[in-house]
Amino acid sequence: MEYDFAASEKKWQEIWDKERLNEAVDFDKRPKFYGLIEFPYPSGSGLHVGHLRAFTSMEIIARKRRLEGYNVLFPIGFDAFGLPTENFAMQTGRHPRGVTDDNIAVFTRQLKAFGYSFDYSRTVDTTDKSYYKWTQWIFIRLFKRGLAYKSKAYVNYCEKCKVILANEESQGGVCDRCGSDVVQKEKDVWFLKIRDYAEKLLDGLDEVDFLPRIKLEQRNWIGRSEGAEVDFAVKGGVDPNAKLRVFTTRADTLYGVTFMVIAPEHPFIAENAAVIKNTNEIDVYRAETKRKNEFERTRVNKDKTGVKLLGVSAVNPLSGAEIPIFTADYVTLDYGTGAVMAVPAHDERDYEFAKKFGMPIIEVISGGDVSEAAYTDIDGGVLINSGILNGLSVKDALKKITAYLSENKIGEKKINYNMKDWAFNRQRYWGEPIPIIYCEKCGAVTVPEDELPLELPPLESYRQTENGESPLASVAEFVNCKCPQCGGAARRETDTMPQWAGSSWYFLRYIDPKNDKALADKKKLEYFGPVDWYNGGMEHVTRHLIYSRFWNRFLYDIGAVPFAEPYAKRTAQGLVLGENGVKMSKSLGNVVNPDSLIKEYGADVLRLYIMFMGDYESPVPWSNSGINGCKRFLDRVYNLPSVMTENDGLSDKHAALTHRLIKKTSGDIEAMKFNTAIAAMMAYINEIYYDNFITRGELKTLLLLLFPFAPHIAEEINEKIGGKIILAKCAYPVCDPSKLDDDEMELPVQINGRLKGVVKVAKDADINAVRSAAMKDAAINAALSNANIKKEIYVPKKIVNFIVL
RNA sequence: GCCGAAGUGGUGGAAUGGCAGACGCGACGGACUCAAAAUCCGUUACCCUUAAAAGUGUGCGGGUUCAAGUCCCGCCUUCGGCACCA
Repeated sequence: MEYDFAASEKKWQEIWDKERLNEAVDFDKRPKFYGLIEFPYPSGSGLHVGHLRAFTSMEIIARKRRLEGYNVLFPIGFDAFGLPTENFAMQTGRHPRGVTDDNIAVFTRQLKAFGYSFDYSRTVDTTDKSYYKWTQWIFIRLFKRGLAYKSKAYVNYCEKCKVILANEESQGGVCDRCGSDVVQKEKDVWFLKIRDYAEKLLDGLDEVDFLPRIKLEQRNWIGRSEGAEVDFAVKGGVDPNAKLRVFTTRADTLYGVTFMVIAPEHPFIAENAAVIKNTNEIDVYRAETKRKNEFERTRVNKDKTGVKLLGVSAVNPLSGAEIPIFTADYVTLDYGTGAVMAVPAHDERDYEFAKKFGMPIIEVISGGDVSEAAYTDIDGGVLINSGILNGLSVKDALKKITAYLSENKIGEKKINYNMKDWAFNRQRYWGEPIPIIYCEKCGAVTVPEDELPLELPPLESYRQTENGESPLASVAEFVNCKCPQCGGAARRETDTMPQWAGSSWYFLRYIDPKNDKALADKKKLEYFGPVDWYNGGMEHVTRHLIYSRFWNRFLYDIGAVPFAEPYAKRTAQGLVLGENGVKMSKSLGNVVNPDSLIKEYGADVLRLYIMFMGDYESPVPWSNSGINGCKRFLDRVYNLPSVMTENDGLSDKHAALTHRLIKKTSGDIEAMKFNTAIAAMMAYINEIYYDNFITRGELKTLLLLLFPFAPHIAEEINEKIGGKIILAKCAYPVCDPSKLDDDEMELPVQINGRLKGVVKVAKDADINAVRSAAMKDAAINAALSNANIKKEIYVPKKIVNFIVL
């Protein structure tokens, strides 16, 4: 009989739902397991097959954990603030609230159709005021701790989206959202001091089980470098005691400094305008720099440009040599001190600059040929021309000079990070209002916590104002308010938070989604937290994943959360590409629609196929024809009852086969090798079909192994064979290691390392038994009988190799 | 430029140093059918062959080992991340 997947899937979804099997229980005695997937942005186009790949993996793990006896928290929610919804609202004249609700409804319907075992009773929506109340609360706490500050700054700006972008949102110099070039614009910017957490974010990586490439990417992004700051006295400056401070990782090369370079924005230039003789020339250069965006400016291999400051110079604190000061755009104000000591002999950039501007090159480390290129190897040479450092290795010189600098108060040890503070405000409507009030007298004051949430007011237009302010700026009732401190007239901040705010703590809210006294109850956080296993995309490693670790560590520091690291384990899936092997996108017309696929094949086939397509962590092209293989497999499983025998245990013939299958499937799921787990089940039923029988016990075991992947059909077959308990309430099969091997096995036989045949021997046969078995094989006998066996290499259960002359 | 991952049949991909190509797709042959679809059975790396038996094969060149897709050295290519970070 044909399997009616549509009816069956609906039926079982209703049964699981009614029995509330997917809901996590607070403070339950079973061990807890918190499995998390990245909650989706509910876009108008519905689920993408990329979502399916990301969700199905954790779905399989969550279902397996329930069978294993865990109290599983596997929640779902929606990260719903953001530009696409706002743009859609603008185009259609609808309110983003309604658009968001519609999209969430579509997503929910699709997710349920796939039979995902999410705990829908804990669904969160970042745009719900009962949720963003706490997002605002966290901002206020950050502000009160001095971790949120406002300043004028040059920031990444997308002219198309008309919005500030964080560094994490403008990687490669293009806008994350629309792909257009990012420009530098001076704006009022709210920053979160994520840089203050750089060290904690690095240290935390040692405690967690993240994929190595994830840790590596985060470490690179944070970009820690150890070095020293060194003061250079200034000659001819306005202030005779003024010093220019540089950051360097190579203080050992101090004697090789032949000039200094400061960033074009460095305040030193303005402070000394009165004594610098070529201010005009410098102003022109600075104006040019400003026009360039960050990407152009910092592009490697770009020709070095710069201008020498006439009338001032610096003094090498060690050698006393007087050296010129340049300004050049290869030095930026936002890293280190915005000033660099140039050592052309041992730094490629300085070398290039020195060559172009005819500056002297002093070799201070032997081992290279500085007439040809900068010598930058730190393991090679020995210090020369370096006064007190002569004769030392680079490492020893670094140690000695660092100590010397602090003893003589001309410098100190210093650690720098590439990671910039997080630009946190957006001139947009559809985001959390920043709960800050500006008072003439009191300055920036936070909205009182008992007035939260600070709600988004209804709006007639979602367009920004003429001068690029947030749409909220045009709502007088919202803007004008009283200062909570002095009661005087004041105005509200009109910018909203970035898309990443709500997602930075949502995993905490799932634990206690309806709490109106706290972001989540401490006892519940202790019970369920931290997340045991978090799966998501590599694209979030230097965005969401670092932001949320930062917020969690902050909340830990203020005592709101009882664990420092939010995620014990993090894995990542590969992209799903279009059939043509390139990224799926609407414009390329290679997007796969889950709705039509589920109608044609049903949820189980799709769930299975999406996991079978290829290695989970690698990108894989979609293929419609490949789906049939999974459909055939499930059809074959569905027909197994026709060859079932009434034996509740395992047959002698299939015992080892079945235990091997349990081990393989279970282990592969834990290692996220879903493709081989499925392949093993396919191979198993191929054997079963060959033997043309399966016992009830064997079939039941197979169904339980299949259940996390294809739960509906597994339940249906279990019912068909008279299973009295639904699979969702059964226990996961356990492998008995003593039953993994058959008594006899096929042993490959090599002669001189070449395969000559396969012989059947007892699994614990000794070499004599193996040799005599091998001699019975005609081909092997022919090769061995007249030869002189020099050596026998026998690895039991693996291989035997006869070395002959 | 630096860091990381990966290169295996027509194709997606399997292989704790131990039978390379599991499992699937596709293709080919057969059964069933008036026919087709579906299903079932078989074949399917290359080369030489009627066949058997050899031989060659995991990006390229070396090496270690009884045995290398896997380990080591040197290259090439692709993908991902970072990038004038001082």
